[in-house]
Amino acid sequence: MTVADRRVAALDLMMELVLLLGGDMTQSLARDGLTVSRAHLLWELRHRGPSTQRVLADALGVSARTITGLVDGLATTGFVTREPHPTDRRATLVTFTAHGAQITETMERGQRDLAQLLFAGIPADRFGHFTEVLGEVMTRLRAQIPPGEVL
Amino acid sequence: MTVADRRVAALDLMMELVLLLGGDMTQSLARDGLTVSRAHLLWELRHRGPSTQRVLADALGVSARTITGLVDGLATTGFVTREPHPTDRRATLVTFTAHGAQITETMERGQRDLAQLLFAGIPADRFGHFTEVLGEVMTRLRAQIPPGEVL
DNA sequence: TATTGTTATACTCTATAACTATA
DNA sequence: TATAGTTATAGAGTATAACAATA
Repeated sequence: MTVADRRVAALDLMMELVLLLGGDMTQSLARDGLTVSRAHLLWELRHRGPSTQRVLADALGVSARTITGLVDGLATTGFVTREPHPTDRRATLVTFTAHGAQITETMERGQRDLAQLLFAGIPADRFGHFTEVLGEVMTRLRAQIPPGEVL
Repeated sequence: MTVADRRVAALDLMMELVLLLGGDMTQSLARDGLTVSRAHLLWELRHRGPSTQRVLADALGVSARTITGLVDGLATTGFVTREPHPTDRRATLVTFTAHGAQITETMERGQRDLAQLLFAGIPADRFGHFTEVLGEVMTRLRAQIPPGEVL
């Protein structure tokens, strides 16, 4: 196998990772009544606190219209509420319900569990090399993406 | 940073990879008039040759109805045609047009270019460790996914 | 009877454009 | 004028269920 072939094989492996990790996430979220996009919104909310829809649109890199739909769905299913903005009457603050906050914590725990499952028992030096190369690859990939894309 | 934290950080990095690689792919495919799902279908066609829609549905892990829609789109935009199955009059054989075959080759070249971009210049031993750990992680992930899921 | 692919219906995510209420 | 969010409209991907043609 040539060097080029080994590189393509590594990319194939990363692509398979994308598919498997994506599929696994989709299914596990569906069990909680969530989609990937809605979970992404909850994730941002977790890290930012109550936020306007405009802020969420920029954070997720989607249109304002899309956020309206996502918040509609999350409000109907009881994960968030729309609260009036204290000073700007045009804006709403998307805010967790108790259920939404609890589910988000559960997601965070699930993430820790998955990380243990995937990496536990790998010798520290090998794990270190792995994350270093992965970091380098990510740096190259970020440089490749037209700036101002996909938060 | 604890060991557990480092593992979560590595998983975060892989999640970012999923997002960036996915976004990059989506955009580059859009320039060719394709979506991720349609490209996935072309990819299977490339590796299997002319196939029935039933076979494609199983390969992509989606319903027969979804394949009808994907083939409709690809036929309208001139990537594939539906040809009669030589022996089973219920079935159709999805087949590349010249344009479809050419675009698929272009995609394959693009994949090689991306692999070079991401991995070129990384010392062989580090690259080797990286793919070994990645392979181990993939093995664990595959074991985790309920069997008979996401080809 | 079983299988292939379609039509019918529905939900989610996405976008642009036009519009309302507010800044 | 500019901004926040909505309604209107449209396209894509996904699913299940009912149905036609064929095996």
